[in-house]
Amino acid sequence: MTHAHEAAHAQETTVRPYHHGDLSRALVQAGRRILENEGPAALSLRAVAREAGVSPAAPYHHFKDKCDLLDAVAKEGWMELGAAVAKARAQAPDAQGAMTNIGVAYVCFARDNPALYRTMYDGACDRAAMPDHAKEADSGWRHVREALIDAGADPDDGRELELATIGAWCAAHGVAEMAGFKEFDSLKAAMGGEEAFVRAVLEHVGIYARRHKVPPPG
Amino acid sequence: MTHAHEAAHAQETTVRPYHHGDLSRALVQAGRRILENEGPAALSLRAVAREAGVSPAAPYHHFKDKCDLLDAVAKEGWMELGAAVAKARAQAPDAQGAMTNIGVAYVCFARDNPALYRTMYDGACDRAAMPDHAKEADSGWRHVREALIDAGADPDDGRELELATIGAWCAAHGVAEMAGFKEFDSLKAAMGGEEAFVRAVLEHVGIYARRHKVPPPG
DNA sequence: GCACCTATCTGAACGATGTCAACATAATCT
DNA sequence: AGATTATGTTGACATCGTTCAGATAGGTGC
Repeated sequence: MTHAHEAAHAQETTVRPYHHGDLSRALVQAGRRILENEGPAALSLRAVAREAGVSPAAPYHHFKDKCDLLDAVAKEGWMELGAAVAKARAQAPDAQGAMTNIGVAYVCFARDNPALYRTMYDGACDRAAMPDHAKEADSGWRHVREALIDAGADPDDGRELELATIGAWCAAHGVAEMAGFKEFDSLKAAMGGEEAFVRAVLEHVGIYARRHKVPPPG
Repeated sequence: MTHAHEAAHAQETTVRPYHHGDLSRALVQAGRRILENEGPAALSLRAVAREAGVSPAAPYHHFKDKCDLLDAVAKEGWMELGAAVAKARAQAPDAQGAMTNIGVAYVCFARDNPALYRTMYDGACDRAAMPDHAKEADSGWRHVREALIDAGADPDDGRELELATIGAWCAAHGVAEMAGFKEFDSLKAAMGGEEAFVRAVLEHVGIYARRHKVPPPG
């Protein structure tokens, strides 16, 4: 019989033939849609396949595991995070402001893509390692390191630089995961919005805005 | 002989009576065992019931959900975290050292109970709120706030104090989740152990150890 | 045109899971 | 004692991740 498929979930343009054409991509996109619309708990392999209009076994020709699919989704997230950080750094007026700008951009990315962000870190925590692309050329990590140098860190003291980078990254990650907590709602409102709140918290972390002001005399 | 009160905790030799005696507690303990021994992925309600020696449906008389059980497990974790923080603060030689001590204790707790710690935060993130007991009298949160005051923070500036507390907590959380990454192994080794590494990272976060040292003259 | 190969997709299955309803047993209260 | 409540068990259902045998297409060489 000819393929009388009705393509109930046709997502863009074409009626899908027996062979999808670009299933890997479609699966990753479906994964992201489910992640953001229904949360991480709803992200099953079968649901992704359903959303892509394909049988439950089809994904296994493109991903080894559910975990493998999740990794692909997470990779997209890391890429976009890196881009957001790069943009924030580029737009900073001066070297000092770059660090805070980066931190705010980082947290905003996490707040805008909460489920994606959690997936990104779940994968990292599971294998107790940063994703490979986190250390690549245009990664957020690199930008933080370079921004620290721009802000006056000694580029020759490798250990010091790495410790500072780790500290900044950890602080941003912590803020990213906690900034959404209800307990801070009133404080956020009192400060005129979430971004102001995030900026203030980050500025309390020395790495982001060194407060070198001399203690009040007396 | 129908009564076996003192045999309530025996679980291998004697045949367990029809009624367990203290199933809620046993289930939570079983959950923690599985969590630490086999990781979060292995923590199913059925596995917990199996470990406690009861049928898969028994837990539902004590917990509404799987989530509800997880919450009980997490609560134990938050209690112990609070105790660890309190102890670290009490043992600090001075007010300045207390903050770093607290941070190190926090991270060490997370490193010693990784699966438990993740469960604790998963629950918090899912409901976008800190656990109720995090704000109670002897909680870690309170201790951080008070340690900040001891270290010189203005106790009358509520907003400033809260921002600083949040910053410190976020940084500790970030370090707690990232300190185990393989990428830092060589650095940890070069610094003489994980605790030294953690201490150094935290000290790069200004809140923990204000580096008020005057910039080198010249 | 052909046969063949490989990649891709389907269908049906298996074991495991969260959860529920119906029933069994024990502890407790009158 | 009997009734009630608390706590177990059994059995079922839908869903999940995963595998495997077979169907279907796109591409080769002839």
